[in-house]
This record gives sequence, structure tokens and C-alpha cells, in this order.
Amino acid sequence: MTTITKVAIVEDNTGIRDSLAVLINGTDGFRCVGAYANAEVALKELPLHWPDIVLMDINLPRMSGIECVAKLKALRPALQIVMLTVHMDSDLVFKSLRAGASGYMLKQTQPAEIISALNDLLRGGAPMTNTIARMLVSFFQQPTPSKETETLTKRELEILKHLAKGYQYKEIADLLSISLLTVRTHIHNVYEKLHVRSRTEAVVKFLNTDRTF
Amino acid sequence: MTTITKVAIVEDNTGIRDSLAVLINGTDGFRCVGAYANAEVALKELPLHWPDIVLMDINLPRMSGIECVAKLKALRPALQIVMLTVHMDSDLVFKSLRAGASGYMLKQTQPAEIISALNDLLRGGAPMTNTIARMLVSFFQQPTPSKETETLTKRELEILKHLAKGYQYKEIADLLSISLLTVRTHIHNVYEKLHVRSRTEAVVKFLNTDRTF
DNA sequence: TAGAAAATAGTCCTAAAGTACGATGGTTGG
DNA sequence: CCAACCATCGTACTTTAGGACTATTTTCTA
Repeated sequence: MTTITKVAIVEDNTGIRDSLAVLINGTDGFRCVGAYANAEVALKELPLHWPDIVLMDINLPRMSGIECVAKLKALRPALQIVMLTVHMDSDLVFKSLRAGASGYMLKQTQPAEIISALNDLLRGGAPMTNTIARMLVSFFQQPTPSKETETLTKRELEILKHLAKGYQYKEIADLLSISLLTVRTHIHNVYEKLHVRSRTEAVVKFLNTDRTF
Repeated sequence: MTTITKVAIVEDNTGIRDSLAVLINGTDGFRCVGAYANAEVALKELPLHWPDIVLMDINLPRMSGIECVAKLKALRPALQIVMLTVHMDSDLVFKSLRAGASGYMLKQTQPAEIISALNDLLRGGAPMTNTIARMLVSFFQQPTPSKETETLTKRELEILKHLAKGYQYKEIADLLSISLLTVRTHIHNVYEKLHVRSRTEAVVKFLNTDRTF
């Protein structure tokens, strides 16, 4: 069985758009089923014949590619989208991913790599440049230095986790079958160890360090 | 100039450890400068002759590879560490990254790919399997569905951000040069829109959705 | 096994947060 | 132009959180 993967392109530069279309149609197993110059047209046309994958430019006139991704994903969550861009702004990368993009490539990428990115997507991967991979990894590494929560005891950490879920003293006391007063004592100790003075500060500090719950 | 990249191995399985050493020493530009069977020895020996890269097994007797990574990174932040493992548990992946690992590969990876992972690291990348890349991307995508914060007005969002920094009503009022009463009204409206009943709940919801600040 | 650390519980008091209302300009899109 | 929304400020009241202490019982661990 030779399944054809349908790919659509959203890119305002005519030259690049056509090159991509030629590249895709020239590759076995892929077919370009649509090429649009802006987000508005894409949003109107794509739902008529859904492709499997969309190559999306970020810099589009009026509505940005990121906004377009969000809207497309809302309509069809299974759609796979790879962002294409010239610059690699970390802010845009994260926004794209949060909007629902599954990959992020630079426009100057070699044609062969574009194709391997598509194949990667089909195999359940998330194609991206190595710089972007490092950016994502850095996001997780960053919070580590602040090891203040490591000094917390098990019980204190447990209570802090409940705090981070929005429970109030009395609720935590009931959940753990201990006195409200004990809960308060623990929380007081947590505040001292984390050098904070309120629930919210403690929770923020906790969420930024121990993202393991 | 031919710079040699020094690589060390921490792996309890003798066979795998030796294979890796042979592979590395057999590759131009790389040299295996140490191979240790457990975390304790590695922690003792590595600081004597720091390598550029460490290949770290996750499943080690007693102290886990993750803990070892954390300790090594604390001693030498510039050290690059790639985790090696048989299974791909998402929890372990995130914990490894948070501990300071820069890459994450499976043991059954082809020798050639191990080497290309090392090269990727040297070029500033973060070598990982495509499944793991997708896991990282999914982490950012996940929060998106909850679009409740989108209904907030600019002012409400602004105040919510201050709440998320731990400021209290009076401080926010002073910062924005408005009345404490106004702050309270805004926050009250935020609570209604987010369907929460306390600062902490609102902040948690906010941090889980709008990680873009 | 003695000492330290952790978990438990308490009182008294103050400050902050939250609820439930009402009200007034200003802006804006249909 | 008007309805809807937004930002602003207010009163009266209740509830929760937090500070500053003290104190007992468990549970580790050196």
C-alpha cells in the first residue's frame, strides 16, 4: 500500500511557495494539495480538503501564521503543522508550539531536510533544528538552580503541593486528616525555608522549580 | 586544528560500556577518557579530569544517573551530558532534563547515530529521539486548550500577572496607581471568568496556560 | 541510646483576602 | 445613538491567612 501524504503550504512569498510545491510534488509519497498566500485564504480553503500536514510561514500579512495555527488546530486537532521562518526568535518558537505547531524549521533548510522533516512528522517525531531542540531543553533545565525546595521535608512538600492546587488550610487538613493548626505550622515553616511570605509566592516558586507532579 | 573531544561513560553493564568506549575511540575527533560502572565512582573520578561530554546510563545501582547528573552539573555547569536508557519513560526524560542533561538517547541506537548525537551536541544541539522531541513539544501544546484566560481584558490580565508574582492588593494598586478597591474588583472579575475562588487557584491556572511572560 | 529533626497541636492577635452589593464615567461597535 | 463592556471607586461584612509564640510526641540517625 502506498499512501499519499497530502501537504498544504501557507506562504506569502510566491517564489518560496512554488519551490516548496515543486519539491513536495517531486517526492514519492507526497502531494501538494494546496498553496495559499495568506492566513485568511488558508483558513477558508483548508477545511474544504484537509491535508495531513501544513507548512506554515510565520510572517504573513495581517493575521500571523501563529494565529492561523491556533485557529486551524481548533478546527482539526489532528492536523500536523510545521512552521517555516527565516529568523529563530525564541519567543516565536514557544508561541508557535503553544498554538499547536508540531515542528519548527528554518527556510534556508536544504530541500532534502524538508522532506526528512515531513517523514519525521509521519513517524511521530517533531522536526526542528538543533538550535531549537536546545532551546526546548534549556527551558526545562533553567529552573533547576533554585534548589530551595529540596530542603523541604516530605510533609512540607506534600502540603505545598496541595497549596499549589488551590486548596485552603481547612481542606488540606481534612485531606491529610490532621489539624488545621498543624497545616498552618507546616506552611509557616515552608515560608521560612523558601523565604516567602504568602501562599501565592510559595506556589509560584514551587511551580518554577518542581515541575514534577 | 584538530581538537579532540573528551568523552566519559557511566554505565554499569560492562559489555555496553566497553562497546561505547571502542566506538568512541574508533572515531576521529573523539577520545574516551573514562568509563565508570556507577555514579559514586564517576562523581569521584570525573572532577579529576573533566571530559567535554558524559554518556550517562539512567539505571545505575544505588544512586541513579539522574541524581548523578544533578551533582555533576552543580560542580561543572558547562559539562554536556547525554542520557542513555533502554526504556523511554516520559517522567524520567523530564527529570533528566531538569537535572541538567542536554540529550536523551536510547541504548539500541545505532553506533553511527551515537556519534552524530555527539556531533550534534558540539554544534549546540540537543540530541534526542524523535519520540522525545514530540514529548517536549507536547508539553508546550498541552496547556493550550484551556483558553479561559483569553476572555480576560488587558487590565485584568495585567493584574493577574502581578498576582502571579506574589504581590498583594495594596502593592498592585500602588504599582498601577489605582485604588485598592479597583484592584479588588478586577480580581473578583478574574475569579469569575476563570471559575476560581482564590488568588492561588487563579495564579495556578494562569501559569499553566499563559506561560508567555 | 541520646540528641536532632520532623510532625503534631495549641493560643492570641492582626492583616489580608474575599463576598455582595451599588455606582459612575468612558469607549466602542453595530 | 444606544447597548454592552470596561475601568474606576465605594461600603459593609465575613472568612482566611499569617505572625509570634509554646509544647508534645514520633521518628530518624549518628
